[in-house]
Amino acid sequence: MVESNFALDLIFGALADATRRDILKRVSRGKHTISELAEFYAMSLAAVAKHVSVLEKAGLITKRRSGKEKVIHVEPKTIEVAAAHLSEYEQLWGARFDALEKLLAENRTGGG
Amino acid sequence: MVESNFALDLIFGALADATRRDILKRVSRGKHTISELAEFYAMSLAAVAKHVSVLEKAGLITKRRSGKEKVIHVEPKTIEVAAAHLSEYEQLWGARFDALEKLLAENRTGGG
DNA sequence: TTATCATTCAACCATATGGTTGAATCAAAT
DNA sequence: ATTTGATTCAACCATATGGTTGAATGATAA
Repeated sequence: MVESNFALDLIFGALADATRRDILKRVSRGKHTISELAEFYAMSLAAVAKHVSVLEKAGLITKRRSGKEKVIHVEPKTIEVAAAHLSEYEQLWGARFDALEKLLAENRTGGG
Repeated sequence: MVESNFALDLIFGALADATRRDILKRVSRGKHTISELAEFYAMSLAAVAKHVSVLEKAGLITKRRSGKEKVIHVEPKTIEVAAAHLSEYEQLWGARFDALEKLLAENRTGGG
């Protein structure tokens, strides 16, 4: 019946745009205000503010007021939700190529 | 300057729809034809075919002709591209909460 | 209080997206 | 050669998305 999982719609939808991924990258490195962010892009401030709002609705970032400005923070938990979902596909497929699995195997057998 | 990275636009865009995520999940478990997949959803065959086409353009699945049918296969490498991208944000943020990092630390120190 | 800076809101526009139906193609079976 | 089954294509529709501009709001500084 396709459980709607609106959260994932918003998260992946937010990640589907290069400007928003770039904003998320900058914000992952450290806090920024909207107008600081806007300087990097060839579009209006309002357009950047909309992108930030999309990221916020997806739960990928939060805004905190600080004086006149609003400071954008990354919300790493939400990124992990998306990452966890992707690993579901890999688990279903039975791939388990990744380094984590390799290390787990090594740990189990005591190998190095 | 926001490197467009069209591939990621398509991958995350494809994942932003619940029907497509469900198709990807089913296909991750095993091969399916378009009309098999279509039985699960309350929409026309053509609509499902469009969703499959979006997944294909993103490189998340491939179609192979087999007689009259076309069989859909998952393309796990592409899922890993998306997963790797997500882990970039986490690395930028400096989080490294995950089990992989823990194990790496244990391996480095020889702990168990 | 007024001016200023940062952000948001509203209206608008063009294009993309997700769905429909009906016709067209492609491969196999009769 | 014709029929049947599976998929694709084309035209169409409604709504969402990504951008614009100009006005409104919020918070500080003068």
